[in-house]
Amino acid sequence: MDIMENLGPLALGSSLKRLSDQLMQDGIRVYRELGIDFEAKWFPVFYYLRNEGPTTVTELSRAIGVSHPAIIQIAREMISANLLAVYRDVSDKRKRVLALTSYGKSKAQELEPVWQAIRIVLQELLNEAGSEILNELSGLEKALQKRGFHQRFLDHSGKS
Amino acid sequence: MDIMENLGPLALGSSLKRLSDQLMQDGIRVYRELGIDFEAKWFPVFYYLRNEGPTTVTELSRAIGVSHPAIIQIAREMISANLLAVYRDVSDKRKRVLALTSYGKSKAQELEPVWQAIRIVLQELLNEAGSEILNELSGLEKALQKRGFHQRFLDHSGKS
DNA sequence: AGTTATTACGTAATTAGTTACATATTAACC
DNA sequence: GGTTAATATGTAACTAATTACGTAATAACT
Repeated sequence: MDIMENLGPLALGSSLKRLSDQLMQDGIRVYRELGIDFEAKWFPVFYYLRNEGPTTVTELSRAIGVSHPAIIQIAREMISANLLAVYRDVSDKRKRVLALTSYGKSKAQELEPVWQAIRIVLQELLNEAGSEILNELSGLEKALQKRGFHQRFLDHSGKS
Repeated sequence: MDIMENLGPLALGSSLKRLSDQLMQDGIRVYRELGIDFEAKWFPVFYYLRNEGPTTVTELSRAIGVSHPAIIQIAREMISANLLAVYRDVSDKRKRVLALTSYGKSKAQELEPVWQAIRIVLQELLNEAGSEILNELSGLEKALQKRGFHQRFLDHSGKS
């Protein structure tokens, strides 16, 4: 009977936000309770660098889909935690390249089994709720890319 | 080939966040371009009050799923915009009841067709991407409610 | 009725991001 | 080669939320 549960499509935004916030909290809790000195929000940067090697700020920003000041801030924290080092690109002095330190690489090994457990839990949740969710979410992103919300809105509100 | 697209289940969080941020931006843009003096983030409070009538801070917080300081802040803005009025509950002086002003109610009438257009666009997007998304997302929330992420994680990482 | 616990609200500090703007370097073009 | 445009980074101010904490009012218990 809760009115907020009967929003239909209008509930999409809230629903996405609640779930995403929830998962982030869960991530934070996992690292905290395992006593691992790692912040959930570092994950995308860390994971990308581990898999792709040294990368510039802008390239990380583009790949991960957050603003470059966000990357700078996360990088600053990870540098304090000794996970990351920075150097200037020799051939283009504008660029600052971020790379895992050797300590960062060992941290990656420590984290791998945790990620694996998280993967399994998420997969279990996805199976329980409908295993097509990932595909459908990515379909949603693609649909938005093909014709953005704004364009669709105009098409529908414009007098035919 | 983008590494961030091949995270599998680990992509769930990022994917949810990107989409939710995107939709919020789209909402903001719609109101702005239509020249309507209304903020997208007011929607849940506004919509709830319009449908359910006067409601206390805590009840709104619970219904919408956001902290009570967030409600207070949003309410403050909506009061400045003349959409909301507050009064103390007579039988329980701790409670502050929020209610739409008559201007707020007329604003609701102005907004209804906009919401209708948004509903249609979202429904179209959902159909394009897999019309079960809403059900599956709510299934995901239910699954998490039934047995939280943390409990599931322990079950999987605990030595059998 | 008096003590204790709970609930409701408010404020302050913090968090995690954003946009807007400034500067340095490089690329493009004539 | 000099001027103009574009790119990469950095900083500042802002935004929208959170958690932590404090106080007033009510409820529960004896």
